[in-house]
Amino acid sequence: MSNFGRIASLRPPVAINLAERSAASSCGDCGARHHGMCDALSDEELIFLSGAAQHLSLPAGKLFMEEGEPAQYFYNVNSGTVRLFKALPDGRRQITGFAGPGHFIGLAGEMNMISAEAMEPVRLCRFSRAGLRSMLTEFPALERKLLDVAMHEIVLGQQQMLLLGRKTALERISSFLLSWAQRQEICGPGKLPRPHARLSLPLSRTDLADYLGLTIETVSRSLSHLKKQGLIEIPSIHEIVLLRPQALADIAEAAG
Amino acid sequence: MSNFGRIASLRPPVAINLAERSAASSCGDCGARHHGMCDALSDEELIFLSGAAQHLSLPAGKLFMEEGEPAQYFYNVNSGTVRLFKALPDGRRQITGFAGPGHFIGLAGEMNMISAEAMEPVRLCRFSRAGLRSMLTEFPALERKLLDVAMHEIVLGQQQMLLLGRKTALERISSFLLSWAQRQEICGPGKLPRPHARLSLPLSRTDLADYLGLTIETVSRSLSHLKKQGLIEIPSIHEIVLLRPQALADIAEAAG
DNA sequence: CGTGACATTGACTAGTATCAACCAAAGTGG
DNA sequence: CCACTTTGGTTGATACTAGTCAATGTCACG
Repeated sequence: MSNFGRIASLRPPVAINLAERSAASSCGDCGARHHGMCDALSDEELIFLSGAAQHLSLPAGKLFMEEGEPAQYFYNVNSGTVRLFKALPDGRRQITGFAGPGHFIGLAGEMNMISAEAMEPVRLCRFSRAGLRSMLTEFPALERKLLDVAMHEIVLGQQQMLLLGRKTALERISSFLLSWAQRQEICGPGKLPRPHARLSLPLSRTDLADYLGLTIETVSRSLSHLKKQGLIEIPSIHEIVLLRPQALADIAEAAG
Repeated sequence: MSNFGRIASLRPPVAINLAERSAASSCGDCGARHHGMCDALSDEELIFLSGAAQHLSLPAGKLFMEEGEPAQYFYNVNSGTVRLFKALPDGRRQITGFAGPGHFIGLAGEMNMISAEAMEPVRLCRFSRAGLRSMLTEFPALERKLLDVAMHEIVLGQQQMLLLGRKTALERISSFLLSWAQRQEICGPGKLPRPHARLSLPLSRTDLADYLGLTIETVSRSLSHLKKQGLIEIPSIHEIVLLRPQALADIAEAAG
């Protein structure tokens, strides 16, 4: 709201130079500055925060958090996309969500309850768990923000349970396309994208399958089916045009 | 700097006697006094809190929160069990979780994102959403507690997504039985119950099916199968004896 | 131009849903 | 008190969705 100004004039007592440099180079102009956690903080708070963070750059494919390992850190995504997943010993995998700029990773418990992997080159802020605790005490606004984010996470989880437990393959794909459009802010929450809206889809078919509880073959067939029906177009593997969003919505919610 | 303290205190000087009486009769000796939200508060805080709450008793089967309705209240369960679910227009239903003593219901958004129904006779504390906001400002410990609870909720949701997206019917049933044992505190978190542990199962087969993303027939068949294999016993519809928990765990996590 | 990774399409199979019969326990009413 | 109904659960036969296995296609890259 009022946080667009430069940070120069507001100074915390300690570690200023390092923190300020860090904040200037990595926080103030960060892609996530007005998303998620950081959006809940003022510029001066951010400078302080920045001192507690380590800034990491990871290559695509990097597994940086693994289910069952001791939980040492928590992360805030700056840029790129991360997949969160659980796996069974025989290799079956369920992606439980995707984390983009401003999203948190690794808040729960003494152990990591989930694995996290960069899908593209990713930049992250990393905090120690102890650091998180003191941050929460230091900045109560942060706690409120975290609670909001967690609530939203729960809602998304419930929607996904409905999808995984009760929807058919075609319904899953249709639901996914619409929710992904919302995620990309192509349309407002609860609204349909306009006809012919173009979606960029950084996921592989394997990711899609593991997110929707299907196989890649079924994903492929379902997409082909929607294409044949004239509801979507697939100009390239990572792009989908939603020709008739309303028709997709009808399938997604089994209306009519 | 932050909005901490901006919401005016609603401490009503006159209503204290009423509140105190209410706390004594309904909070201090409440079944949920040392669970969930209430466990985060001191006795005197609880007295205050009690003034903001309405105490409700609902019969089994009562639908008291409906997906899509404006979110007016939030609830804290005192006794009994509540099922939370989402449904599709054609009647398909997915139960996303169960709320027992100390659990919260209805924290997210302007609309209810989920429906809630009493499974047995249930006692609840009901708060207005405005009341919740002021409570959070008044008792920061509450916010921390809520965050903890929300985190746990997210972890459970992720486990359920793995179950719904990737496990077979037999694996789902086995997983469920073990997680239900943990819920009933028959064994510590992450531990197996002892052989021959007895589980009380207030759910109908329909609830079980809608929770596990199966049909009642498949639930029934899977239970029969486990019985035939000698892994469980079913002395009555609402009781199950876990004869060989380790074998169940092997199935649940597809080990071996 | 060949190679390898990823995606699509086809043929067949398996696991779960569906449809239907049967069963047991718990009311309900004459 | 006992037939009758209702409700919820189990078991069986069959159908169908999605999974598996395999061949083919496409595209990026050396």
